[in-house]
Amino acid sequence: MTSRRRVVETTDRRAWESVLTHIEQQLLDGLIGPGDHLPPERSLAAELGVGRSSVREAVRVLEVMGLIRTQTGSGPTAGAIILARPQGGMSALMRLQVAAQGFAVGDVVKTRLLLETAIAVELAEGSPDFRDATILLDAMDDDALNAEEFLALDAQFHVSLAEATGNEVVAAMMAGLRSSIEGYVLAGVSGIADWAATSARLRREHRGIVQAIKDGDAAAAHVRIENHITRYYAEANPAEAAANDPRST
Amino acid sequence: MTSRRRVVETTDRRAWESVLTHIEQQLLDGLIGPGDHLPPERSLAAELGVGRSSVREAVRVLEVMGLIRTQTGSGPTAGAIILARPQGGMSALMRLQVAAQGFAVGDVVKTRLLLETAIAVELAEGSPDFRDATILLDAMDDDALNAEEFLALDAQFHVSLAEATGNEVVAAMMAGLRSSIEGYVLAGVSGIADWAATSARLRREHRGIVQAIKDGDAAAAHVRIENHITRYYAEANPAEAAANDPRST
DNA sequence: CACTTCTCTGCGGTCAGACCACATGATAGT
DNA sequence: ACTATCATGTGGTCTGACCGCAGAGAAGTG
Repeated sequence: MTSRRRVVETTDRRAWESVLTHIEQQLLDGLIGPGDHLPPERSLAAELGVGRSSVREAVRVLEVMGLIRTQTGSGPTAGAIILARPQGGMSALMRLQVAAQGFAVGDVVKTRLLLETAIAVELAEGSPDFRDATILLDAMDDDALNAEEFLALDAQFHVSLAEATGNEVVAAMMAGLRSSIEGYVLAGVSGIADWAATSARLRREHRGIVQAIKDGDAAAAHVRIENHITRYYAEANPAEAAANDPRST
Repeated sequence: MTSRRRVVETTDRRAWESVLTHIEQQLLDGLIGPGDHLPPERSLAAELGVGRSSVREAVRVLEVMGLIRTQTGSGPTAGAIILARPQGGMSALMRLQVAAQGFAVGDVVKTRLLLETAIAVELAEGSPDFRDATILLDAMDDDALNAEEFLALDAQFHVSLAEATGNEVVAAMMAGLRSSIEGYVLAGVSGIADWAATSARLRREHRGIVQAIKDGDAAAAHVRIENHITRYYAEANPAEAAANDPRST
């Protein structure tokens, strides 16, 4: 019986890889796309001549990568559906990489700085849509917010800047970078002596950044972003900021 | 009941999620780290009270994310080992996102441009190590190379620039961005009339970029990177370059 | 006829058990 | 002492089974 032969040597030594490759190819060929359902796991297994468990491993990868959403039950919303917008994949990847010490927190912060200043410069050269950012800035003016809530809005603000570029890749990266150091940011708050003063300063700086971009002053936007971020991290974590790169490379 | 409650709401509704969370927590707690082995799947399953298949789904995710390497057999090199350096995760993520049309190719190219110019500027402000880049540039001077080989070296060159920053996150992102559009780049070559002339120009531009960085001329480096990339994409894919942003947003 | 309730069915989620292939290390044979 | 063989542990995979869920359709009810 065992007709377990790979007719095509696609380097897919493992069954789940062939499933992943197959789905990727179907996507590239346009046979399936955002909004479509993946075939049921049992069908896919039968079709590809692999076990259902192998199919599940591939599906699981796609889910964590943020490509699909799975749901139990029946009906049009059930099953594995290809998502139209990326979500979570980058965050999950970066969070795990940071956890496994593959990415140093310092490098993540530096990358964020690099990306965000570039974003600010690009925005300053256009006429971006700041509606979301403005809403977030107004929300951050609420004095009833605690540090955690404030920082959540803060994170959204910075991501909204990335989104204002209209570039989903940049937005996803910013979201991923931010979420991967979320724990460190929150932990750093407790080390800040005068949170009220700090948050007030952050609010001012946010407005300043937006203003510089609106004015089309790329240089000012760049500098303000840089100061905004480096200043905060220095304040929230003086030790690491001084030690520069504490990686064990 | 050895459930680790973290500040984050874990909500692990599914078994494989709890496995992933458990491993992530062990990493964060420093109980395991780069170079260490994950427990055997069977042990992990027993320890966490889940089926081996659920453990495998989590392990598979970690593998595709580039956190671990698995190997069959026995001995010290067998099993699942936590990798010291990130590899592949970002590439896999971006390649799949592009395939699923979550990321538009145009956005990827723009992001690459954004990142790489920022990298060039940062490099120009320091005294980076260009040994790898130089080796690659010399290798590209070989006239016996075909387009595919040349572009492979080209890709490595650009990634080596990112690596020269000493920032692994940036390097991983560049590698991911690059690999996600690899297919498009290769496909574009066939549309280039005079490849010899184009490759000669690319070589010149590469040298020019490195020179600008060595001279500490950030502005020139920025401009040269921008021209280098936009010019090539315009040449390799006139249609899409003209259509600007073909996203389905 | 309109409405409610129940059952059927398909699908993801999970588990248990069984093999296979493989690489190592111990063991037996020369 | 050297070599061939086997035992062991590990990932990789398949099969078959069962659960819970949610929609769809049938059955019952007013």
